[in-house]
Amino acid sequence: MEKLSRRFYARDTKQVALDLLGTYLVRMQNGVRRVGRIVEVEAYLGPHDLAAHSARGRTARTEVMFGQPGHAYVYMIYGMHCCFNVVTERVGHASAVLIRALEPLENVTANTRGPGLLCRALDIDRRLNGADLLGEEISIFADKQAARPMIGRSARIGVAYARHWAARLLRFYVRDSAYLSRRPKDRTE
DNA sequence: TGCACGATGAAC
DNA sequence: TTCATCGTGCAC
Repeated sequence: MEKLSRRFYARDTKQVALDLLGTYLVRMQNGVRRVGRIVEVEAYLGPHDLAAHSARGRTARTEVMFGQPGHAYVYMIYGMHCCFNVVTERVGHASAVLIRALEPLENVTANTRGPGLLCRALDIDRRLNGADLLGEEISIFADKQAARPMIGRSARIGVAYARHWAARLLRFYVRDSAYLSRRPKDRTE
């Protein structure tokens, strides 16, 4: 197991999203380690992507998206749930990958099928906004020996307002996982 | 300062 | 299908 490097995150967002499938999200808190395998993600490509928060420009909320890759972008949605993203590409590019579902592996008992639920299960909230994923509190590890998962793709969830960007197949998931946050009719190509 | 609206989840 | 519930961004 190897912690993902800055270089891993500083690449094409779609590629980072695909490569994150099957990796391990590790949350350290009070000496307790919680681990989940990432099985579902969405790519948000930058300010030109009308579904991305950065499409509204640089604001207090999206500041982290415009910063260095390999950092956590955590925001609150619908006034009650947090969503966890990893910042990708170069500084100023403002792209990120939303982590949508995990397979619970270690010290995780709550439901992790959905972006809000996985944050609750791993106690991820806005205190972690801006946290460095190369640090201790929250990080992601890859097992280089592991087989590449079979990947499915679909349109992203809840972005109908984003005009032609809503149809882009930028949601990726491990096809045979039992821990996906269902919803749209999945296409597999 | 006010207001419309979500990268959701759970209940009905 | 509906609703709970509030931070954000933008209009005024």
